[in-house]
Amino acid sequence: MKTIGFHDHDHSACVNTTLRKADDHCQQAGLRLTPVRRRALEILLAEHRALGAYDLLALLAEEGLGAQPPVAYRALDFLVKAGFAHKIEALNAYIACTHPGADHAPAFLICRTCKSVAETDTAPAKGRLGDAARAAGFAIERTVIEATGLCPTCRSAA
Amino acid sequence: MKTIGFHDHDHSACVNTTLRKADDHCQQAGLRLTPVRRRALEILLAEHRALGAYDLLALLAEEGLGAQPPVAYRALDFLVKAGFAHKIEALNAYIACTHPGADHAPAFLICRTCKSVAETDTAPAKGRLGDAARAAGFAIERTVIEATGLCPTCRSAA
DNA sequence: AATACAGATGTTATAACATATCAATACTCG
DNA sequence: CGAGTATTGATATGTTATAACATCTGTATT
Repeated sequence: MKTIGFHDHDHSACVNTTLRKADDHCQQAGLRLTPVRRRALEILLAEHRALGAYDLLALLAEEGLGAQPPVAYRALDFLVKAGFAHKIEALNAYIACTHPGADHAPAFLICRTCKSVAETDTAPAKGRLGDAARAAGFAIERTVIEATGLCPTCRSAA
Repeated sequence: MKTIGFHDHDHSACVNTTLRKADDHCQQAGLRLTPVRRRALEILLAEHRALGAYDLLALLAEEGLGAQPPVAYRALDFLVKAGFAHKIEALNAYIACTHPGADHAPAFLICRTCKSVAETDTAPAKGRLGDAARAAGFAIERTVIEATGLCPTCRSAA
């Protein structure tokens, strides 16, 4: 249960490492990390925060990689399905996965003032929710676990 | 941890009971359960499923209780803030609370085929998520916990 | 009763998020 | 190569949500 996202770190390194991992994964899985998709992932990784589909679209458009909403949504759908990004439902926004490849049920800590988002692991929570689901005869396929509040930095500022 | 929502029951009774509770609560808290707000709550309770703001608006409009989006969103905001309804982030829809008044951190089981939604309690999950948050120095103010999958009925049908 | 205030509502317009559809192109596998 | 599938390009539209401002209503105060 490691929490990432509220600390400084070397972005360019983590971006490049993750991009290479994505390349490998797609290679092996027979998926195509096309220019738009790859650049979309690179942008999400570099921004290191939740971006709206239209925010991403604006950045892609600057580079001539597509100017219409479907371009952004298709790229995001691909990245989410491939496990390279997640949708933050509470924000209607998208963020790069901080530990792709791992088979995980992510949870998010969302700061309401600086909008930073940290991804944490929540297998235990899913287990508990799973108990409730089993009792009800409900078969869980996907979970959304998001906490809104104040990050350490914004807490100090307040 | 009782799960409600996947069983038949007497709607009109539970609607009326809950409406009366809402009347009382507003009385005591100095809130105004105005006609639009009360009718909105009644509709959510009677439908017993997640309604989009525009679905609710259409029903309200039929009765001359307002025809513009802000009417629905204001009523929903009031109900959510007062604890009589919840927003289901994964659906961008709203549902009446099944145990209002209780100080609770709700979780939802959402059937992807029949769209039914069951509310369950999740203090344990919040506790776990709370551990992760404490470790990160994050102060949780609100949690969104939603599971999508198949309800018992739709599982049998499949 | 008149005044002033806060909360609620009416109304218009627009912002923000997301998808349907169909044509064109590119990749890939027999 | 040629058939079939995946991806992209482009236009239009659908869906969800809020900004902004005018008006009304109830309550408290004078």
